Amino acid sequence: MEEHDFLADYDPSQFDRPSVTVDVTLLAVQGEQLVTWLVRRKEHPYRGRWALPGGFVGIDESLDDAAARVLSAKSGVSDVYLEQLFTFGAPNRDPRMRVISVSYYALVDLQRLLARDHDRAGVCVGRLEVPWEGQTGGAVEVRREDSSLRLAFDHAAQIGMAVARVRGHLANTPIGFQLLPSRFTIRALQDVHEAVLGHTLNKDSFRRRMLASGELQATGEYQTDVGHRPAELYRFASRRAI
Amino acid sequence: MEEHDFLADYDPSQFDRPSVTVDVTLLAVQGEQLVTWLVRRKEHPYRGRWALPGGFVGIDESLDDAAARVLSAKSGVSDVYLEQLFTFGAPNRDPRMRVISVSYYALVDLQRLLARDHDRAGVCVGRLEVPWEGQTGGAVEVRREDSSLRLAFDHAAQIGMAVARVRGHLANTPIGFQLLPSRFTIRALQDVHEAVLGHTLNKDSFRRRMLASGELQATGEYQTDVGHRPAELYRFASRRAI
DNA sequence: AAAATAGTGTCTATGAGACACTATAGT
DNA sequence: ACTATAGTGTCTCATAGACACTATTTT
Repeated sequence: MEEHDFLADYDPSQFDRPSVTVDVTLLAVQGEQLVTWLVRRKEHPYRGRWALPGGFVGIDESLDDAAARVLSAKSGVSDVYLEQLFTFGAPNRDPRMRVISVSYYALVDLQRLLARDHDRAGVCVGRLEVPWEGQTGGAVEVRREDSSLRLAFDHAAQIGMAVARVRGHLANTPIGFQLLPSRFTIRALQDVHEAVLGHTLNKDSFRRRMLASGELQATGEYQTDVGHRPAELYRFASRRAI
Repeated sequence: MEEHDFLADYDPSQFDRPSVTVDVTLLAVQGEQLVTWLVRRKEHPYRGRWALPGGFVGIDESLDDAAARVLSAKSGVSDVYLEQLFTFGAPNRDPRMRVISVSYYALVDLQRLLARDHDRAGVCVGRLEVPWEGQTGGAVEVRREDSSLRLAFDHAAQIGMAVARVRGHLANTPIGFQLLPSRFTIRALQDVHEAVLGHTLNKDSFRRRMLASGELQATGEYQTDVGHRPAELYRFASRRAI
């Protein structure tokens, strides 16, 4: 135990230090599908492949600040739900050098994301294909039109972990509204839940459960221009104004 | 966006790099209480205060390997349930320099831990007082006998997050047996659940739920030397031999 | 026999799914 | 009038809690 203790407590300035980055999985819902925001890598390694928005953590910058900065810089959105996910630190995950990546995920209403101007060639919205159920976890496939995108680093695993985490949160806490505009119908909320969970839900009990949760606040307003009875619009009771 | 992009992608070798450590919250159950393993700091900062076992991550070492090494060095136990929890990276969490700590938690049968020889003055088993319910989260208080222990760094918050995580896992997956010897009674398992969750459980439905889960395997053996009808001993169906 | 806990059977309350029915928009 | 979806009321089924009862050990 002596030697172990010695190594564990050794003066760190004598050790090589790893680089530390943040990567952000920005999730949104498009129709019935979960999508994520990807940027094309311009440099080696993995040049030309698709990657999560990411960047190095400043020496005096908190991890949360770094994630928000990187996300804003590479997607244009800020003031979104952002939560730390997991830290990926396999010694060879970056072939250049030791890089430890603190992975975050963010949720946004797709319309807020698409409202920004973007360099169309350098970014894309990829459709997630999740080959497992529940919170099993594992890598996901990302598709655009009919082709499967080749992702850089361990980003397919990071996105998979983000999906598993959001699925877990959805059962316990109301975060579905982070993927919707401020006013939405209960049906739209159900679509979001179904897209995230990857399976359909019972309409009646979903409605009852949401109304019973106390998180929804009726606005008295209704949909317009729909070819059927218009649904009432709700907002989240504890939602912050945007 | 140009300048942001530039900064985000800048060559990291030009930046100062943070040090990266792992800290491990080793949890066990003693009677009806959750306890954790602490070591006394011999050096500044926080000299003399109690701290989680921790140490620097080697430049070619995975995070999981570092956590297992540090835990083994400072507590003597290995082959325990060990899972990454959260990464703490506030810029001033260590007054010496920027240190980012990847926090882990581990679960162990207290008897396995106490079976080792330890430097009695430098380590202790602290009783956790959790001032919140459910998975709310937040810092915890750690007590020994009647005094509250002063913890180093953000370790009270790390332990709190470990408790919240274990509570969450307990609802979904059978990890309670990680805190028990290989053969145990259903009542002992319930005691573990109650210690972790911080509230009592219904005896009948706990029994039914555990038996229905399919995770328990009856051994046909029974307790001996108890002053009442002896309970049957079970083992976990998917438990690995230790 | 008394004390203490293990273990079983059954009733009840709660919440989800299923389904039938009414309501209200556009076409 | 027809179609599509919103929204309500009620029945059923599964699961947790409550409680009564029996079983088996030590003292």
